[in-house]
Amino acid sequence: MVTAPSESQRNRRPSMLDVAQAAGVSKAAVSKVIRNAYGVSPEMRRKVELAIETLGYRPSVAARSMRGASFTIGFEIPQLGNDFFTQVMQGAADELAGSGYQLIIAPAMGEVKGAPVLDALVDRQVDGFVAISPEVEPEWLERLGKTIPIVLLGRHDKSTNYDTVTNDDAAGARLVMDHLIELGHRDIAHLTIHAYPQAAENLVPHEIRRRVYAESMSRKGLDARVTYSGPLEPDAYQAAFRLLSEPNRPTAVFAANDTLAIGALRARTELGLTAEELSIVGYDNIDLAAHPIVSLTTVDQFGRESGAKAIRLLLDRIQGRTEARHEMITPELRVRASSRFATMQLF
Amino acid sequence: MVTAPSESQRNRRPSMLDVAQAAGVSKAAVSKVIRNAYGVSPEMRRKVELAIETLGYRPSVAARSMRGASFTIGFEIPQLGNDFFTQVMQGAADELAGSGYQLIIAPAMGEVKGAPVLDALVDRQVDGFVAISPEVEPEWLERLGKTIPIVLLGRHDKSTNYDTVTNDDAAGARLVMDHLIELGHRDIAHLTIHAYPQAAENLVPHEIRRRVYAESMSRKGLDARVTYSGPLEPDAYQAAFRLLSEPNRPTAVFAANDTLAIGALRARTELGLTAEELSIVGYDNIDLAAHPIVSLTTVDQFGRESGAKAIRLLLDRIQGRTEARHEMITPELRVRASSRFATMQLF
DNA sequence: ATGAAAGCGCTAACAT
DNA sequence: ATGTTAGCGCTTTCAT
Repeated sequence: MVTAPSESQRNRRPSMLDVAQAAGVSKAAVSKVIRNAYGVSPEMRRKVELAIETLGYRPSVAARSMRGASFTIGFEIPQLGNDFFTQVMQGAADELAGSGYQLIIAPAMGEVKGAPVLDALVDRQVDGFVAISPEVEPEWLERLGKTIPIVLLGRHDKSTNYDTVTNDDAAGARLVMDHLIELGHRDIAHLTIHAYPQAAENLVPHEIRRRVYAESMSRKGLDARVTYSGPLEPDAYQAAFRLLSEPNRPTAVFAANDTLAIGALRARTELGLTAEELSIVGYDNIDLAAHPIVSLTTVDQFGRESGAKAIRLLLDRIQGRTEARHEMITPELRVRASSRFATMQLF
Repeated sequence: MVTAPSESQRNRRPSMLDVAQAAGVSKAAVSKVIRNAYGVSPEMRRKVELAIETLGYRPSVAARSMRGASFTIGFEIPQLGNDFFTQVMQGAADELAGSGYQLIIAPAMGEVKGAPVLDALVDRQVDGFVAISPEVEPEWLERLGKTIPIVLLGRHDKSTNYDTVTNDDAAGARLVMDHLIELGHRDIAHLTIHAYPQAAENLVPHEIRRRVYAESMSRKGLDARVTYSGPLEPDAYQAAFRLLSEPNRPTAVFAANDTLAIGALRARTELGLTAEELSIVGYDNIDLAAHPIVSLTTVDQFGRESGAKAIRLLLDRIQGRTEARHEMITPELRVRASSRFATMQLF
């Protein structure tokens, strides 16, 4: 599979030694100039900078980070193409701009999720990382957190070795359910993604939303209907299509995130149904939700802000903080055209 | 700005030496086991693997890449949140899955675009990178290409030191214009992003599309109307809103990419116009374009395929190929509901 | 203010 | 089959 790359007749990049020789000084001197360290004469600085310039020298991060920092921040996302994650990354990238740190994003590739990517990031000497990994085990993270600064997004565990930024998923889900019930809906289905094997312990956003859904339903004496699908829009479309094709289709769908809601919207449209016949509510408030052709009722969980907050916590930790911090963001309902009053039931 | 991270009381990761000592062997032996190199007895392998396991040892990529490869592929994107780029990344990520290489994505952050990020990638010892950087100068890339394998997406220059994967933008734009003219449109506006200062030399996709637009118009004796906006959907929305609010609004808009087209669609919807009154055609065929609530006529330029192809070329180059390869993808028109016959003109 | 030299964690060439 | 050793490019004492 992996074959060693041929370094054949490639031009070698100039090293610090090359610069030192070109400037007629020592490596240590060059290093000091680069790091703005104490004790360099203007004359020395001039010479060295000239040599750097003419040789087009750039320090090797790999070599540097063997001693100190790499000034690289990792960001793991479970999936490419989820607009909410994109929002979070935008917030992170903006927050990091001009900080001197470089952001690198590592998508969990293929079937392998979570931990391997985080390892890969750590192996690459990032100074810390932000992750959206509901699937990794807390114990594993606790251990890793002793080694490197970590901020986890969307996890409700109260860790001691890493920070978390979460959204109050229970409150958000309640906003949705209250909204739908107020609109008179009684047959509300929940569309969510397959549960992770180890998600049992109440820590994962989708799991919390599902539970609140179930509780809200049973409290009103209504029957819960949960439909599971894959995480992508086409998956949700198919699942929703099947659900809505059933003879006793629900009058409302609470989709556990906006990507799923968009899939449900496609199914609704293709089946010739309107918001009057089927309300759809999502979760995330992706940018597209506010688009008038979509106009999706959803829960705003402030993705950009979360991303920015995560970066701030991480930089803090990199600066030396060791006690864990756990920030919770309060979500808000955005009512739009995709949810309507329940129409007359025929029974 | 940048302060050195405190390495305070962090746990050090075990090094190869730790493993060697724990197993009672030499570092070289450990290295050989890790790399599956020739000459390790089953007994040795067992001991070493046990030590690795119990210590939780992971090799440092930084140290490794100082000698050989880092098995890391970089992917630069100019912008977070453009669905077409996401498509390309998905193609790349899928192609790379299981190859032993880790993909890291570096978004061009803040106002600084292009080159600095590529430098950052190279500094981090990637074994090669794919970039979507219309803004960097070819000469600069030619020089860098001598140092490291590079594949550029969407650039039409015939480089000798890096590969390119492009879409036939001229053909694609012609598909759009022919389509709109066939539908009877005569007042067609073009919505595109601000030209880059150095984009003059015909190499950049949007520039090519704009030129074909202008040529098509003048060939038919029609007046060209080009509106420029920023790259994001809200930018396009605003620009389109102004354009469509003019007394003599066009009957069709050719948006230079789908993100812009979605913005135009928002403006059209908010102004209460329908496809009958204003046709909109995009470029890219992002997934959303096929959604029935959007149903955007657009040009499919096979993003996932491009991403996959770029990775294949890159891995090739990493294996040793040195002659440049330039692959061109032929785009296809996808006619959907956003474009209609031009309605009666009042003049 | 400047430089020599040790060492970071690894690989690879060379012994044994 | 296994170990020794010399770097890779940098930072960091410690001399000068």
